[in-house]
This record gives sequence, C-alpha cells and structure tokens, in this order.
Amino acid sequence: MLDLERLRALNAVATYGSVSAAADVLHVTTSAVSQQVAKLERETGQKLLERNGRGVRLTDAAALLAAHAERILSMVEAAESDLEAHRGAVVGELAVAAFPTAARGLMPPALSLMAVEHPRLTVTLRELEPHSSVPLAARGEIDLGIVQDWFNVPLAIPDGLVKAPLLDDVADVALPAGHPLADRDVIDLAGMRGEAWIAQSAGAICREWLEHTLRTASLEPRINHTADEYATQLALVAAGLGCAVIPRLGRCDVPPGVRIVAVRPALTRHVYGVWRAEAARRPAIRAAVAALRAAAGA
Amino acid sequence: MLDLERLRALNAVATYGSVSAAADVLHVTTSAVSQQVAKLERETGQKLLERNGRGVRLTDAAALLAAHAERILSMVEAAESDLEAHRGAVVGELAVAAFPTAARGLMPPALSLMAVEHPRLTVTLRELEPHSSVPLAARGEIDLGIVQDWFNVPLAIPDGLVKAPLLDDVADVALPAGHPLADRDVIDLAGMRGEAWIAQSAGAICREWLEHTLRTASLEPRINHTADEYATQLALVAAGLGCAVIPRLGRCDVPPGVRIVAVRPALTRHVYGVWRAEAARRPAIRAAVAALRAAAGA
DNA sequence: GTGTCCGTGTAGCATGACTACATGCTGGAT
DNA sequence: ATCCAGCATGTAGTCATGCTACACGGACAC
Repeated sequence: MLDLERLRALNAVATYGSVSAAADVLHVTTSAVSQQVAKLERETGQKLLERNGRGVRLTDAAALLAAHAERILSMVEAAESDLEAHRGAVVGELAVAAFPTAARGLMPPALSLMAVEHPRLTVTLRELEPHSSVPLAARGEIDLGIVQDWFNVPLAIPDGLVKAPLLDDVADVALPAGHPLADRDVIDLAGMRGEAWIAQSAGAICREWLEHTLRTASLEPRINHTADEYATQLALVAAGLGCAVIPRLGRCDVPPGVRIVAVRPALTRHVYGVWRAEAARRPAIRAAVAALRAAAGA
Repeated sequence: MLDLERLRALNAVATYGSVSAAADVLHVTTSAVSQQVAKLERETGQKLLERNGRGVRLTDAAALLAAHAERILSMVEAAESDLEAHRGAVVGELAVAAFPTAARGLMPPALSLMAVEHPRLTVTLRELEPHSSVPLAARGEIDLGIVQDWFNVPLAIPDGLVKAPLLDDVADVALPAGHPLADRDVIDLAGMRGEAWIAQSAGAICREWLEHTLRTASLEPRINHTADEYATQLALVAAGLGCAVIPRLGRCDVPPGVRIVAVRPALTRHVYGVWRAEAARRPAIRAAVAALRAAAGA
C-alpha cells in the first residue's frame, strides 16, 4: 500500500520542481524529501527522479504517480473538510420504528420535511409495536422509536433510554349507524354499559388499555371480536358487530354505516419518541424529533 | 493530514462490523486496530466508535469517514495498478487461488509457462473453493481467483470484481464396470432414473449443481455417499456404491472397475478468473490470465 | 580550479506502531 | 445469582521508521 506522506513528497517535488523547494513547502529538510522519494522508488520498483544538471527531473512513472497523488490528496482533503463540516450537521442514517397509526399518520409528513431540510440524512422506517421497538432501541438496532401509551397506563421505559413527548392523540368511539348513541355529539363511557367491543388481540397495548379503562369505569369488558388493524375493526363495526375505540392519528376513511362519536372525558394517548441516552447528542435524532413535532402540530 | 493506514483500519471496522473482525482481516491484533481508530478520533476531534453491547457501533462521523475511506483506498489501489501497468514489466508477486481440479489440472502448466516467460514474477497458489476465494479476492487478500460455475447455476460475483472466462470443462459420469449402462458410448441423464449418486458434501458448488441438474431432469437426487475429493468418489464408484459426475479437468487416473461415459447433452462448467477491478491493469494479472488460457488450450 | 548550489548518503535521536498481557464490560448459559 | 466466553480498551516494552544534522559528490559560473 502506497503511503500518503510519500505521495505528498513526490507531489510537492512535481509541483515545485525541485527537492529543495518541496522541502521548503513541506517544512522539512531536503534529506527527508529525498529519502521519502527513494523509498517510494523502492516500493514501486520504478525510478522516479533522475538528476538533471543541478536539479532533478521526473520520470514518466513519477509524473503518472504524481498525477494520481494529486487526485488522491485532494480526495483526502475533501474527506477532512467534509468531516469537519459534519461536526453538528445532520447526515448519515437513522433507523426509525413507529407503531402503525403513527407510521401512517405522523411519519409521512415528518419524512417529507426531513427529506427537504436534511437531504444528507437517510431515514428508514419500520412499522413496529412499542413492545418490539423499545428493546430494539435499547440495544441500538433502531435509533429512534415512536411509541405510545395511554394516560392511565404508562409504558415502561428501560434504563438507558430517554423519551420526549411528540403529541397527544385523542380517540373516539366508533358505533354502528343504527346504534342508539350513534347520533350524539359526545358520550361518556359509563353510558356504554353492556356493549360488545371490538379490539386488538390480547397483549396489544390498546387492548390492555381498553380493558383497564372499562374496568376503571366499572364496566366489564366484553370483547367478542379482535382485529389488530383499525380498518378491520371499522368493517366489523359497520356490520353491527360491536363498538370500537379509534384514535384520530392515522385514522383511515370511515366506511358507511359507522358513526364516530367523541368521548368525555377524552380518551388520550401520549405519543413520544424514545432513543438511547448515549445517542441523545446526535444531531440526526434532534432533527428527527423536531420534524416529528412539526408534523404533529400541522 | 489523515493517515491511510488508519483509514484502512476504520474502513475494515465499518465493513466487517467489529474491531476483532477488522483485526483478523488486517492481520493485526485488536489492540492495534483499537489504537489506530483512537488516534483517528484524536486527529479528527470526533468520536468514531462507541461501545454497543459487546461490540462497537459507528457514529455518523465514522460512517461518513469510512465512506470516504472506501473511495480513497480504491483510488490508491488504482494508482498502484496503473503504475505497474505503466512499467509494463511482469514482476512482483501474485497470489492465486484455484479450486481443486483447476489447481491440479490447470495451474501446473500455467505456472510452468509463467516461470519461463516471466521469471521475475513470483506466483503463489492456494487451493480454495470459490466460496472462499471470491471474498478473499474482493478484499484483496488474493490477486486472482480461479473459480467455476455450471452452465445452469451461475456464481454470484460481488461488485468490484471482474471476471474473464478461461475455459469450459465437460464432465462425464463414472459408473461401476458392471453397471447396465457402463458400456455405452454416451448416455442421457433421463436414463439414470433411480440411480444412487456419490457427490460432494452439502454446500459445495458441485453438489448443489448436481442436485439442481437432476431435479431439472425430473430425477429425485438420491445421494447416499459424500466425498469432497474425486479420487474418493471414484473409489466408491469402483466399489459399486453408486454413480458420480467427474469433470475432465484435473481428472486423476480412473481406478479399475470404473467406466467413464459421456453425457448428452454435455454437462459443462465454466472456469474463469476473477480479480479486483482496481487491479485490472496490472500486467501480472494480464500475464497470468494469458498463461492460464494457453494452458487451457493445450 | 574554486565557490556555490543542489541532491544523496549516514549516524543518531525521537516518534510511533505493533504485540503480549491485563482489565473491564456484556450477554448468555448453568 | 453466578460463572464463563467474547469483545474492546489500556499499558509496557520492543522494534521499525522518519527526521535532523552533517558529510559528500556532481554541476554550473566565474
């Protein structure tokens, strides 16, 4: 492997025309330059300098190598300045995971914003539930996790992760159009005693929250159908098979036969970002959080 | 000024994912790699590696610098290759790897030829399967790899490597002398339904090719003995334990009790050389390829 | 010839890169 | 909970390498 310092010596000789001028420029003695070029000759197996009167002349090989050296050295310099410019800049790669409704309701505008403001940052998105994304964030497999919890069921965040709120999202109740409460402007949960519910399957955060919330309101949860995707839940509601709680964030079009009614007091979930404490200073993460908040406010 | 060796260390860490893997590839201790990167951190004033579990992860700055390093190192290599091409003389060292039958059927005459025509070139040979030699060639640990694939199962060549065909080799079937088909001049595969086969162990290129070929001919591969060396396969055939596919290149003496029969259509494998694109102009490589082709034609 | 300029070779010193070994931390197995 | 293996980092010592200072030899000008 060629050595950069030697290439620099050769290039200086080529540029300034003599060993002594090159030595001046490089702030070393002529002897040092001479030795460097001599080593380059030994390494490449080719004669590079020939005596010419009181000075030296470059051989063809030396001219060729010096031309390469010129380009290589300028690339190295570009790398240095790029690295210097990077100090505090938003560049590189950022792996983000978001739960489904955030992935479609929050990420697209945030990604667009970042693409404009930080074109040198490559963001990759995975749709993951918090119980998957939190451990992945903890061990650094993703850089940023978009997670949620409900106001009355906080999500456990392990040590080493920090979180910051992004937005609060309100959920409404979806009722079949023919339901007695379907035309109200707002209802309260206590009025829903005895209803059949459609919810996520057991273990999902929203399911556990729903059960917990209903029990808190002294209603026994009766969940007779499960579907992880809200579009499916809405189709089940439209078929008159029960009620469902549908967050506003990332809500899809509501099919005919479904009425959306607000709940009092509001059912609120908190959406926030989590990332490794060690990575907290990464400009990319700060930029992503800023973009997510801007997208949430819009 | 950044140092090439340090960039190489960082790039190896980026490429191979850990300090210890990089140390292996660079043939130094982990301590050396760690110290090199630490110095790079001091020089650039930026953190490059952070601990991540038992390993390390690259910071954004490190990823950026590694990407630059990749390009710079490839330019340096191109400069070396160009300089060698300028000289035109075939001298120096050339590390070649060849799969077994090529190592004995193709390399000896090629090496003899090169010894005569290019006495100042020192060629060293390693016997390696393509799946070993291709990555070694990709990272420059060998200069030239002699690899093979079968006409119907092409070998994947990573970016940065170029290939050139050397010869096409035909394989025949080895049968026990008492086999009903043993006295044919030529047979076709479809006539071998139900035969027991002897082949390389699982994972070998020839083994996978045989299974693929038999399946293509609607024959279920029944491989009841495995042996990586053809001499062993032939001994098993001689003992009447099955049939085997034996290439002509590098074929050893056929023991008594074995008949070699051609197959129609011919079973053909392609043998070619692979080397790094950056080194393509090296006269040593061009000379080696020429010698290999001469040896193949002889 | 003599002096001056320039590049090369040699000796000695200082820097720095590598290895061997010890240490610290992590994650999985018992 | 404990032990163990894997990985990275830190330290001391050795060895290689680059530098300077200085001596030397060829080339041009007078």
